[in-house]
Amino acid sequence: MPKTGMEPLRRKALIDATISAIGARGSLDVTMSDIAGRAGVSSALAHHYFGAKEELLQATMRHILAELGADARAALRAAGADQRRRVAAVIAVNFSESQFRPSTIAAWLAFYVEAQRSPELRRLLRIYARRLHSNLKSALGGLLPPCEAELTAESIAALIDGLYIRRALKDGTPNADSAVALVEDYLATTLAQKAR
Amino acid sequence: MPKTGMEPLRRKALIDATISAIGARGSLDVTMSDIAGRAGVSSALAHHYFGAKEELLQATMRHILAELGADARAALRAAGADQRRRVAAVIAVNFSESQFRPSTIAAWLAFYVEAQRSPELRRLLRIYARRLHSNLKSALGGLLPPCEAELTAESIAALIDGLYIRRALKDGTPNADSAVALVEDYLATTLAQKAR
DNA sequence: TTTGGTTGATTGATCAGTCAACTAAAAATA
DNA sequence: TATTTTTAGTTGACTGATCAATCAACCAAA
Repeated sequence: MPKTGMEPLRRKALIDATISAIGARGSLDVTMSDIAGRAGVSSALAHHYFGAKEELLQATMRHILAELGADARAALRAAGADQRRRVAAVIAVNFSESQFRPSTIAAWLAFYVEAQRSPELRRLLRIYARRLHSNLKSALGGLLPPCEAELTAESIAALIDGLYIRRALKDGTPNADSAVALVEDYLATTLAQKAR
Repeated sequence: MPKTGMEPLRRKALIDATISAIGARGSLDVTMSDIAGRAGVSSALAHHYFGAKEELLQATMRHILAELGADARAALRAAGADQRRRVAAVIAVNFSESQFRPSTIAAWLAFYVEAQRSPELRRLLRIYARRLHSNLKSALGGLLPPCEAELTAESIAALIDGLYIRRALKDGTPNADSAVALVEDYLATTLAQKAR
């Protein structure tokens, strides 16, 4: 274990441990000791690097958001210029292997609740919501008239959030394929009915 | 204040106070003292009537579920035999004045999170999910082929949950009308496209 | 010998749950 | 009717456990 430049390693390990702890408990009601223990360090060290628990939680949310953003950009790049494929890419990213796993789903849900109390978390979640909406609307813009694109983007976003929350209620490994299929079916129906 | 038969009054007051406290905090992280204070009694009395905090929370969830169930039955009765109107009724109930208010929305969200830890709360939420699904599928059965009815029922249920979670993120009074309009638009599109 | 990394021990606050005691209404008894 | 007894309702004070946050000290590399 190198003694130099431990800070980024520890921060990353603590953030991963936070997601893992939230996943295990199913809520943000996790202790600093639990998190630190999962990262293999003492709780004092977690405080040393993050100051307060609240900041660690915010950093964790930021990390999840950043990963989702990076995945989305990569997927959009891979989808090219075809608008229909771009919509599919935006949808698929939210149910990809790296996002749609139990601990991440639990974290999303828990952060939604915590956002009621923490303005900073609410701000972060709003950024996510705006980005998702903007990605969807921009891709749908080429397929539907503006007003329909707006409504459809909102519907897809609500569907995604709804599938997350419902999946959290089920046991076992979440089935991403059926979730994607459901959203895709909605999209296909809407396009068939409303496409210009 | 009568000394006789206080128990049902106190239980009701404490359950109402629990919803109010959850609404104010935005999560289940409320103290027995806070709840009891809102009900105008001491925390010891809350323990006297409910034993443990967990039981009070369960009773509160049961109360919300019972109210929603009663509203749904009434709405279905009022809708009569017309299947299309029955679907609309099931949707509308979830966004009715008595259900779609900030404190109730916060409570739903918080209970979803807590359900990860509490088997009893998970059981209750599953009952709600099954009932909603069953109501939707039964009403849709007359309008769509069985397979489509199943998928559409799941989509509408996910849409409703998604709209709840998204509304929790916004400030101010939730706008039920636009939420209903969004679900109704989805339904109209689906029926137009897939109706037998 | 400085500096970054690390921890055990401690503190102070919070909170669920308990308990003994008090009140007043109702029921039983004289 | 008048008195005692029981019972339901209620609380303030307390306990024990938990946990975020702090701090003085320690270690090892540079």
